[in-house]
Amino acid sequence: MLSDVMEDYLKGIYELQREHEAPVKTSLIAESLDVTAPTVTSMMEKLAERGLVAREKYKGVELTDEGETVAVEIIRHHRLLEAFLVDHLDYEWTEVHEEADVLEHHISEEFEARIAERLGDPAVDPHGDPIPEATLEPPAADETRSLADFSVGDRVVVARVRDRNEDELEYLAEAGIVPGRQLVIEEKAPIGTMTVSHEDGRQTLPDDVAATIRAEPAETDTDERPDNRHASEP
Amino acid sequence: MLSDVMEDYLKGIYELQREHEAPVKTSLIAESLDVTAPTVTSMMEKLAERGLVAREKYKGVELTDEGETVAVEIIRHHRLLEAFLVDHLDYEWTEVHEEADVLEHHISEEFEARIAERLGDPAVDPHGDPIPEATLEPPAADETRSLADFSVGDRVVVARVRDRNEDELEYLAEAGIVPGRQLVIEEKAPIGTMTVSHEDGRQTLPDDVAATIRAEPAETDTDERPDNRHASEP
DNA sequence: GGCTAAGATTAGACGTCTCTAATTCATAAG
DNA sequence: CTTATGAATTAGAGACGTCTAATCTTAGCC
Repeated sequence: MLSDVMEDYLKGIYELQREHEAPVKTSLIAESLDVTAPTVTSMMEKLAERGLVAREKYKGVELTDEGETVAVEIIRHHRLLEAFLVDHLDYEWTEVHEEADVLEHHISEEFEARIAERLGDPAVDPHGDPIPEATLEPPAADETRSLADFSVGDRVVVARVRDRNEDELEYLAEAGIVPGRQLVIEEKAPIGTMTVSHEDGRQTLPDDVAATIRAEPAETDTDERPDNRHASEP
Repeated sequence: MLSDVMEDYLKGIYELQREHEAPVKTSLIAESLDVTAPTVTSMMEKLAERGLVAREKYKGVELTDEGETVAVEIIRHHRLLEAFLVDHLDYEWTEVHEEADVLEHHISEEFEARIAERLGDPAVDPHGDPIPEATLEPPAADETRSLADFSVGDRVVVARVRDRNEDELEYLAEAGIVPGRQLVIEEKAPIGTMTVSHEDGRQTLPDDVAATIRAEPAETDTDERPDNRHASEP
């Protein structure tokens, strides 16, 4: 049996592996889980002993297949819970992270199966993050790009809003920056902000917030706002 | 902040206080939580330090008002969860104890409030156990009596089925012994069993199982089975 | 090729919850 | 009123997850 804490480490390493290359370094894990480096080292020893991570001293760790499966399961729990809280218990999508962070470690397989069924096996959670399949196969690599990686004039569709700060999420929701929304990149300022617009207005975002928003190029001709003067595609 | 374990002790002591008189003894707690006596002693020291129990060495403990409030809150969580699992996630009433035992420690006030609202603030859970109010005032003393305390010929209505063993519960459910069911006490055998009947048949129960079933005298004239030959009341 | 700064690990400690073994206490029986 | 018995407590230990302080390794710079 794994403790909640171990599950949190595995989940954290999984997310870090998706953002950084191969061996995930101690310091990264420490920062992301808000613990000190020695704490991480000793936990990595335990996880390595259990075959959940492959570890090379002073280099970092990488999830084994088994460790990855655990991480994916926890993430499935988390995202199904978020969807359930929003769809069936009237939570706002901005306030579900905390509850899901706790419950993800404590629901049974049974509970997971029943909420998945009740939700109709959704593919994404309320933030636009993909929900792993029940088979726990690691989902395909993320095809989206951070908002910060697009250029002025690009027209994009918001895919995922990965900010985890409740106040910031509320502000973004208020400003209409939600999954599915079509945006145009209006400006990238050298003072650490960028400005985007949609049919109901424009919004200036600090770079760190913009980095949490992932989007895809808009492909449809059915523009949200056909007269948009910065459209870069037909 | 209290750990889950502490919450379990408080819940356990609360239940024991309802069944036994005043100071709850170490050995009882140890048995009910399946730990050793020294473990209980050291936990009681901690709970006493925090003002959750009043402790007299070598005598036992009693919940303080604060300790009782915590216990009642956990029990409210437990029973609301059971009701929610049955009503909204298609669980059987026989299989909800385990899931609720875990989740009761991990849901937020918010979650509690939302499932209570969704359920319409029910008064009892699927086993017939009363759900404490949101005010967390300790509920009134149990008015029901154990099935074992009735006499042959008595007609009763099942109020609560407190057995926590899933297989036994399934069997009882199968046999039609569920909250709300009207029963007649048919026989009390000296070999440790008693027999009850209802309109669909009769059932012999071992005394320990019968002791977990709590009932009230049937008061209505609208008999389930008017021709019942053992009826002791009109 | 050697030095140094950044980063990782080891050492040692603490709080939690649990155990077994040893001891102490309360009480019921004589 | 004394003692034996059963219950409770104390003593000491181990696993877990965390910390700070000290030490060691790696990698980059000159």
